[in-house]
Amino acid sequence: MRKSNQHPDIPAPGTGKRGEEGYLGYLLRQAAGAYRHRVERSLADLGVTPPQFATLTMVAAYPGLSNADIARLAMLTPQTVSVIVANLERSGSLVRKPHAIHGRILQLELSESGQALLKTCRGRVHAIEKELTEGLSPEEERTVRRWLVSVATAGGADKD
Amino acid sequence: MRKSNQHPDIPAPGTGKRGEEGYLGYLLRQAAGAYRHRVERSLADLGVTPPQFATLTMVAAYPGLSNADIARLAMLTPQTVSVIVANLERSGSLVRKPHAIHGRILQLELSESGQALLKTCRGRVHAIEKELTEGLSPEEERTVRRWLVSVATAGGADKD
DNA sequence: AACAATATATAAGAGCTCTGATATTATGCG
DNA sequence: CGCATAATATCAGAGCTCTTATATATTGTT
Repeated sequence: MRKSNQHPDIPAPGTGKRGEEGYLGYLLRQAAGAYRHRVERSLADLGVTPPQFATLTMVAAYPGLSNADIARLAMLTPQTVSVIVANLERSGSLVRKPHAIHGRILQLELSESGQALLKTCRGRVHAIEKELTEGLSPEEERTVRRWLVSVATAGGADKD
Repeated sequence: MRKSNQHPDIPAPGTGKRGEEGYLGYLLRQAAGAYRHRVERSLADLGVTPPQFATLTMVAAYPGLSNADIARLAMLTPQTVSVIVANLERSGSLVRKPHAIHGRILQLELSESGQALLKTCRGRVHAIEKELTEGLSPEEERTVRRWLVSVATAGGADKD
């Protein structure tokens, strides 16, 4: 079977409703999915997922964060963060220590291996990040950044 | 506990690394997540998820699509689509019929209830879609659309 | 006709994300 | 002090998405 038994009339990616004429929400979902795919593959051999990378980055920037802190930062639910952190703790990249004052809070820190791992991940992700700005003028990049932030913070931005 | 036991120094959303100065990839992930949240909540009482809405929309546009067709359209794996379609079939919104010629292919169609459901979903999602363009000039919207498409189609765009 | 290659569908296992519910701890107020 | 409120953490269940693997069907080549 040389060719796929593809339905007639379906548009190629980047054309019609799949292109610049489509719904912005659809295009946003498509772009985010494609970007996630690329980061996923670039980190796959390290056993690190994009959410794990984001979590490692946050803990590195603010050591002592709690699960709840990360949930607020990442705009995720505490339950979701709990899963990610549990996997990172199991793999030995994160350590959890009880808070000195508040008995219930568990503070996060990167282990040594976690720090080394994050460093490796960073190099790869930064390379992909660069590609995102290719073909954009500084003026256009400002427009895109402003739009992304406005979408992220619209509608009350959940909590915080 | 009036206030959260929040870590000191964490930036507010929309500021610092969480704002226009942050990584584009981070901003993209944040924006897509926020948009998904809004659509999710707006469709929650109908028992429809964003991927289900996207699938219903595609089948409505091109009746007779197969699972594999949808996977190509949505840039997802056939396994992923299989889950979504199975849930839509179980809820009675989609019907699968064997292909007239190719015995293995199952073609999809919307049921009557599926058509009615899609109509309801559309109204709600279109309202959210409108908010996405607020504050954007036509020129800026063109820039954003072009960028989203370029991100979605970069790097070989998986297959197709 | 037989075989190889491709396409479709599906199952199993993992991670991410949500909602809902529960337990524990800390804070604020009467 | 004691109780209501709120914050943190966690469990259970659902859906989405991936990778890997398997079974079936179609097509092209020998």
